[in-house]
Amino acid sequence: MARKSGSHAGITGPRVRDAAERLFARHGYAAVSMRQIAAEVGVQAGALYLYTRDKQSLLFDLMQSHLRDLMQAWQAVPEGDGPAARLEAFTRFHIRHHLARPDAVFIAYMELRSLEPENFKVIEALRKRYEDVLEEILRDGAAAGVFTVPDTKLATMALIAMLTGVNTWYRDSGRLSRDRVEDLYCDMVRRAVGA
Amino acid sequence: MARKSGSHAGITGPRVRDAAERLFARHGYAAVSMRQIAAEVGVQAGALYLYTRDKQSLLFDLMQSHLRDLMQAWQAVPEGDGPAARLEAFTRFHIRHHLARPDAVFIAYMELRSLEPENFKVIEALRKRYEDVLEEILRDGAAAGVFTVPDTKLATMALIAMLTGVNTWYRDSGRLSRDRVEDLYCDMVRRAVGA
DNA sequence: GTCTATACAGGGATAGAC
DNA sequence: GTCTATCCCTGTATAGAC
Repeated sequence: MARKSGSHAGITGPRVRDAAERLFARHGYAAVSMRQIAAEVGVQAGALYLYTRDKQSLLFDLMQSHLRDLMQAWQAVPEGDGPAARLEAFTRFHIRHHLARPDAVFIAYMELRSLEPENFKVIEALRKRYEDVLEEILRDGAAAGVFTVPDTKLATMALIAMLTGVNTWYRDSGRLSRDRVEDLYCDMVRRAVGA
Repeated sequence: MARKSGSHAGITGPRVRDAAERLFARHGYAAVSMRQIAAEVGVQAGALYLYTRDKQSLLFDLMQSHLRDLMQAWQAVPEGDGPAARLEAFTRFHIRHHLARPDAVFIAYMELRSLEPENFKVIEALRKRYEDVLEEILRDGAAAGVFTVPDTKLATMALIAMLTGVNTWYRDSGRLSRDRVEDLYCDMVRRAVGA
């Protein structure tokens, strides 16, 4: 790597975040050093502190941005007509959104325990808001008699775990296309809630 | 903690493993130091090396034992009569076995990336054998026409993710008993495969 | 805005006394 | 079988030169 000359105001910050995201996802927060992140960006370790207060803030900011993006992206999805359509929209949205940002998703699920208590509370609240989206769909469907869901909270957790699990095994080089995966999961979800 | 006197041949080894399991599950492999493990056991850090070759072996042994236990425990479950009964037996077994050892399960899922490449291969092979158990049940059911499963590999991954997810939210102090959780998941699984 | 240099704590692992 | 002492490395973070 050649040494950098001149300034990079405005672009080094995002590059620090990108490098941290990639490295945290690959090796885990605790296993990654500030020196490694700096090397990835092409600066010295000390320079990172111009862009982040400390390592913990780097993790917290990544997780918070990810969850805010997630909620914002969901709100941009057109409202479906009725519980069944909304459930299908949610399923497709969840899979597509998560497959598109595997590193951020991985960190959000694996590094909760690396958050300091106050940061943890904030992230948990954001995650809860997203789970509530699905739970409301299931509750509406059950109330309308179109779903058979004896326990909406349990079903919410079960379905989210199932959907998020796609990230652990899906590979673009594999047998199935993303669209095909979406279709198959939609089938399973629909049947699981008795729609 | 009072200082220990005398020898503890035969019991310190298991205590080291137990302490490592608890700490790795709570804080993550990379975040836990040998000194912390030693403190938990009540010995000095150097003494740990009488019971393990190094920190990596400690992790590998924990994961390998867990997966061997899992396979052995499954083999002790009575064979069900037909795919539907076998699927229910698997569902109940998986939930019960996993809820009973949350730390080992957590480590097995979260610390794959902390394994050195050769150890990783061994663990992945063991995990694959367990997934094959479910896949075979689904394939048999599909072949017999009692399940509607367009893609058995995908369904296997989806169901295992769903079932293992129980560990992330279930609390004994919560609303639902373990038996009730098993019942509800059995319903969802049965419906998901169109049984 | 980035560098070098450095402070200081803590890491894994080993040697040798008891 | 466990201890103390230690080696050597790496960690985060800061200070001050350029």
